[in-house]
Amino acid sequence: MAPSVVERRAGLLEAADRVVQREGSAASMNLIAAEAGITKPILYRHFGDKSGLYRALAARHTDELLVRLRAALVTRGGLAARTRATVAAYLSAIEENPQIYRFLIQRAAVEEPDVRGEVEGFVRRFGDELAAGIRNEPSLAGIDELRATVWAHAIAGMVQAAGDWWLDHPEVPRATVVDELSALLIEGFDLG
Amino acid sequence: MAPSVVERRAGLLEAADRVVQREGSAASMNLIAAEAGITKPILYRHFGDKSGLYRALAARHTDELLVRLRAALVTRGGLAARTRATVAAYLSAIEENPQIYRFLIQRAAVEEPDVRGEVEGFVRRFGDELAAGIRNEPSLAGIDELRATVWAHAIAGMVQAAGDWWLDHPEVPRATVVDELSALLIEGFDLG
DNA sequence: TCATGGTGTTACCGTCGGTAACCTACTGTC
DNA sequence: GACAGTAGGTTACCGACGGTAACACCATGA
Repeated sequence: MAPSVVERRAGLLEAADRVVQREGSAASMNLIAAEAGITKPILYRHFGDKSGLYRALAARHTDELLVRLRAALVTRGGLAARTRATVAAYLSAIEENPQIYRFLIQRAAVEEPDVRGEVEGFVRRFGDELAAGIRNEPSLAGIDELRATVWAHAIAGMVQAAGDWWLDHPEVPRATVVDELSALLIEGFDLG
Repeated sequence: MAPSVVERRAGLLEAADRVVQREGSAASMNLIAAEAGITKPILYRHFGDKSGLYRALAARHTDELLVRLRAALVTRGGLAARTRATVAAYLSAIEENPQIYRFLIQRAAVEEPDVRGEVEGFVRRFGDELAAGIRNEPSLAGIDELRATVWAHAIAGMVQAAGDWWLDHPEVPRATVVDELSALLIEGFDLG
């Protein structure tokens, strides 16, 4: 039986995924088409242009990561537990698949200026999600709206950068990074 | 009198700078060469390849920014004052020239995998500088080495991401962002 | 006068993203 | 059963890119 258009699309995205993981930023439309066993124009019929394909690919992984982060954000056990769980969820995700993670970061940065704003980058969406989490945080009830927003994007960038550094220092245990980041977030650095 | 090779190089970099500021990521070798009043092969003789030119260009601005950050890191008046000064220095720099700042971020992300490690990205260098600042911080004397490193890269990413968000929300005063980031860094978010 | 070396150019290569034109089946209809 | 229409596919091309080889100019110094 012939696959539906949505199944087809999913298959193409999986092929693109394999190429991105294998080739990194050298993943070209030709390579992806070959991996899927077809030729270029079909890709363009499905995704419009390269940016469209990359967006669809990024949305997949971003959505999946956001699901995990949302779950961590409502962990029981108080603010400290939720903080640790969220940081740990992020680090686990990038540890499982660094290549995809690098792809997401790169896509966010390389997007054309005129598309900026329409399509939100990866870290920005992470920040939005955190902002919602902070506003819903019981122990932070009544927090200033702007403060929550700035903090959220700050924390998103902080976890991302620390995670990026950590990927290049695998000798450091994940738990240590989680500990240090959580401590900084919760207590600040004025206490040592 | 004929310009020396280093003067020549500087002139080429200035031309490249203008093109990057004007064209953003569409700055091609042909455009840059035209802006400098010469043709492509000369650029290649001076910088090897496009990545080399971009690296030279990035190093220029990164170095300049690091000078300002280093100065802020030794501001008198205690830890809080130094924190505010450093954050403010970063935000001022990206506000003065968002196009160049975006170029630096993008370069860091898009660098080929096999070059990673050899050439440090922009945020990573910022993190290294912060790490040194934290280790030299009197009020944090005796801080654990690993903790200082993780915190430094975390703070670098935090300021970068918040700054990036701020560039898209110019209605928020810089002082507000500085306040919120400094508060989060110094006291953490457990106090409101 | 002639070799030499730096500075510059033109003209090309392979590859990329993207598209127009065509080709090939399968469908329903008279 | 011949035939139009259409979904799904391919080949062959376009302009632009990064990068390079080959050649031209022009000062110098023996």
